[in-house]
Amino acid sequence: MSSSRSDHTANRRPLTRERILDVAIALIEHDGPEALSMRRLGAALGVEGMAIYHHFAGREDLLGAIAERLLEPLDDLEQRSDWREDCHDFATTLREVAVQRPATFRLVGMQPLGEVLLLPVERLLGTLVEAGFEPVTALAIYRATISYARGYALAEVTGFTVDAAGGSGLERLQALRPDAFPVLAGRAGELAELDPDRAFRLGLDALLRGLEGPEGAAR
Amino acid sequence: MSSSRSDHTANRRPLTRERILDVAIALIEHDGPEALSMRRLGAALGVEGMAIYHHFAGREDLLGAIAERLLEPLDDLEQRSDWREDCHDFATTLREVAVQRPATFRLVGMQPLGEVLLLPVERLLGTLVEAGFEPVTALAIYRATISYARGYALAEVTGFTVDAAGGSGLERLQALRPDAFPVLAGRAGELAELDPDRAFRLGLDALLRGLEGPEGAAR
DNA sequence: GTGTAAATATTACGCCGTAAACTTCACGTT
DNA sequence: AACGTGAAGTTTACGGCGTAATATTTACAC
Repeated sequence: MSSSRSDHTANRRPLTRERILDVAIALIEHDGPEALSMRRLGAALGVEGMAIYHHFAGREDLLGAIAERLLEPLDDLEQRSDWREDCHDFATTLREVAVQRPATFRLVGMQPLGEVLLLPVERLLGTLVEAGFEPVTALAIYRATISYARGYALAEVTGFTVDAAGGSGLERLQALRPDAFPVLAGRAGELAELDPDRAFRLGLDALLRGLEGPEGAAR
Repeated sequence: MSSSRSDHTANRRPLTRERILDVAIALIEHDGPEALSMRRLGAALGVEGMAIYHHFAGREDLLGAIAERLLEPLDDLEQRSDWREDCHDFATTLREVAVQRPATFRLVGMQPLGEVLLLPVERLLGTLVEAGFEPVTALAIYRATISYARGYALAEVTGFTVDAAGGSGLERLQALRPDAFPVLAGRAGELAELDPDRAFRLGLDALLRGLEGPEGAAR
């Protein structure tokens, strides 16, 4: 009897916030964002769903922690010499995170960044203020940068209107009446060749180029 | 007896896709995005939840139709003389829709635009191609515009890290250790004065200014 | 060993989306 | 006027959800 009992006790690594988060992210990426339920996550951990509540206050708390974990790379950004480069790195890293874990980003990508990772925000604002921007202007630039990056990443992980991956999306467009949709339907093939990396950089570069520098040009 | 029976039959306006959508949006704005369930929507319509299935195939279909309804103003955009102005109008209208119905936008704002409103997309692409852009470049410019606008709008309706509305958000920031967060905590008061309208325009103008025009400058 | 606190399991409740079967009603045909 | 028909709404039912409350097990200090 002792051998059968050990099934759900011994030889089972104990639950940890970290392990829960890793398994949760793996589960989401494997089965989709809607597959994350307390019970199914518990099952993936070899445990009953309620056991998770000893490590997280509830589903909301769990989602917040998942977001935190996912966005950790933003904590490791190094300061560069130019504020535009810092904005560029911030935006690019945010999108990379999304592309690497698209299902997870779909699930948690709308949470306010400030409730999840305040430090990277503070650092970027600090860079901008040091570069000579008024704090209020620095905040506006930060918002513009993160809005573009997150908006692009969300669109990418939920599926572009015209998806470079082609597949059913392209066929759906080509099935439209070409007289009503001369570009979307008539040029669908060309459109599908747009590289998502290139498009992201094009918009980001335009945004940063278009932003005016601080008034007192020197430090 | 005929009088009591009439309660759930006569004198009750019949269900319509249109009426369901209007009541759904009102319900969402009044009670929050998580309040939209088939049963509660039915109750708000004076009907059992299952009745809705005679007008929509299911929850997904309903959400799609809500998005369509919400984004209808994008259909009414007039063509302007300059492609930058068209992009500007598109982005601004998208954000206005979000600001006017923030809870609804939170619920449906991540759906791919092309599955909901293809016409405005086609028109904007058409404008850009007419202005001399290659279709592929037109698509990149469209993506950049909508990514920024939607990303900004989503951030706005889910709550900025630093919220101009002040309230608990500002207090939360001021409670941070000012040595660790010199800008976010130390300048929280100044930051809270950033007008969301102004910040949106600042980023949008920068983005459009930074985009290069079509190679052959003339038509 | 035994007591104690933490981790996990069990049970239960109300809400969710929706499939299926049933009832009611409006209306065109005869 | 009677009736068939199809659409609209209701009722019932099922499995899954988040989580509160309670019970059980485990690991460890003494």
